[in-house]
Formats: sequence, structure tokens, C-alpha cells
Amino acid sequence: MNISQAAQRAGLSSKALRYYETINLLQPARGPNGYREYSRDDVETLQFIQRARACGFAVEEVRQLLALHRDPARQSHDAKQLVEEKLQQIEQQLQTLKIMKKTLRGLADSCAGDDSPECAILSQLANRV
Amino acid sequence: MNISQAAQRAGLSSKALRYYETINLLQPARGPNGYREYSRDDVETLQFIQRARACGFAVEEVRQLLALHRDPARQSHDAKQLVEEKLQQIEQQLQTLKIMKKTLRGLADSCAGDDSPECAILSQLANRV
DNA sequence: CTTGACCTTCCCCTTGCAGTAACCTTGAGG
DNA sequence: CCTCAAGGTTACTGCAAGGGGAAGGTCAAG
Repeated sequence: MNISQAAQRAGLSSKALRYYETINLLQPARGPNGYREYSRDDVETLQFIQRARACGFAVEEVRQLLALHRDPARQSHDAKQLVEEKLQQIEQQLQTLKIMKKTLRGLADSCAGDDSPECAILSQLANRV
Repeated sequence: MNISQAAQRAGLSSKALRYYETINLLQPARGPNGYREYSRDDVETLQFIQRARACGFAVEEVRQLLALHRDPARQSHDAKQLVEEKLQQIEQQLQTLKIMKKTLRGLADSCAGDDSPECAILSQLANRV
């Protein structure tokens, strides 16, 4: 099948599929007209990629996951470790965002938000928050 | 004062300060030797920038905040709106991360993590999660 | 035959700097 | 006076993960 259909089935963009090809993540076959031809297997791989990306894995990490997926001698320990590491990163980002949110909430609540130039947000940013 | 001292006082890198200059966010004076000379006012501005960045504002948004900060005819309403919008973005990111976390937690918990090739993580990524 | 919807490659743009190279300046010490 | 390390300067490249758009080939339908 052609690129846009494959992209749609995998929940990705055509641009992304072309990109994955340039970085050697997935090489579809080519028809006589030069068009990319994605097999059903390719689409499954693309779905794998899409799901892993949606879980927060970077493309290079997806490459590792795919390698494990294809390796019959893999150890589930390895995949689990990747997931646990990603979990820690996500947790870290959550903490950062929560602090930002708290700070922003405090700023917003301290500001009248009227037409006066007096603004607690700007003065707190100008001094210590 | 020279760039690295200014950077240190603001909690930023020298590279960042040079970058802010190239994008016309903050133009320090220059000494006869060509060195950048940061005034105390400059450092305060840099601290403003650093705090706003730490709250999640993009550099272009910081530029707007700075413009408001310098505008005596500003309305606190405008600053508050920027903060509220940022809050919504942060909230959105938090939701996304929370879903990722849940999904990853589920994947990790379903996997034995031993030396067997049987791996629930990989099979769930390969089929629907 | 033509039209419009696909497809192709190629190149620039994004964010916020970090890294590196090649080259000045400055202050301290022998 | 000379040197050397620790600063400073510009300029260029690179990162992640594609998006946008140009210029041109292909395909199916009317």
C-alpha cells in the first residue's frame, strides 16, 4: 500500500514515515514507479513505533525496542529496564511541571488582572519569586 | 561585569547570554576591548528572564513579559492572560505525561523482567496497548 | 486529453542553546 | 620582558523529529 494509507493506519504522518526511512528505522519496498510500498508487516512495525512514541520513547529508543522485538534471544529484563528508565524520566518531568504549575498558579492568583499597570506577576518575576 | 559573572548571578550560561543578545532580547554594553559589559540592571533583567524560563515560558513569551514589564501603561490583565495561557499548556502537558506514566506502569508491571524472551511489553507494543 | 489527487526528491525552518575552532586580552608569576 | 592559563570574541555546526513548500513524475477517472 502507498505511504498515506500506511501512515493513516498507523496514526502517523507521511512525513514521519519518510523520516523513519532516512534514519533507517523502516525501509519499505519500492514499486516500479518509485513509490514506497508498505507491506502489512511494515504497517505493524509502524504501529509499534507509534505506540512506543506515544509512551514517550525517543526514536532511538524505539529502535532499541524494535531490535529487542525482533531478537528471539532477547531477555524480557532488557525491555523492562528501558520501560523503567522511561518511567523515571517521565516522573522527573512530572515533578518539574508540577512545580511550574504551582508557581504559575501563585503568580496568577496574586494578580488582579485589571486595567491597572500594578502587576504582582511582573514584580515577582522582577524580584525573587 | 563580564559575561560569566553575569551569567552566574542570573543562573544562566554564557552561551545563553550571547544567544539572548543575537535575538535582541538583551543588548549589553561593550568595553573598549570588545568584551560585553553587563550592568546591574542587565543582571536584573537576566534574572527576570531566568525566572520566566523556569516557569515554562518560551523565549518569545519572555520577550512579551519583558515588554509589559517595561511598559508603564501596561494592564495587569495582559500579564495575567499570558500566565493563564501558560498554565493551560502546562496542564495539558501534565495530562499527557500522566497518561504515559500510567501506560508505562502497566507495561512494566505486566512484564516478568527475567532472562526469558517472553515479554509482555513487546507484545503489547506489537498489538494494541 | 485533461484534471486532480497522489507520489517523488530536495531544501529550509523550528527551539534554545551546546560544542568546537581559531583567534584576542588580561593578569599573575618567573 | 616573556609566558601561560584563564578569560573573552566571532563563526560555524549540530541536536530532535519532523513540518512546509517547491518542482516535477504518476495514476485513475471522465
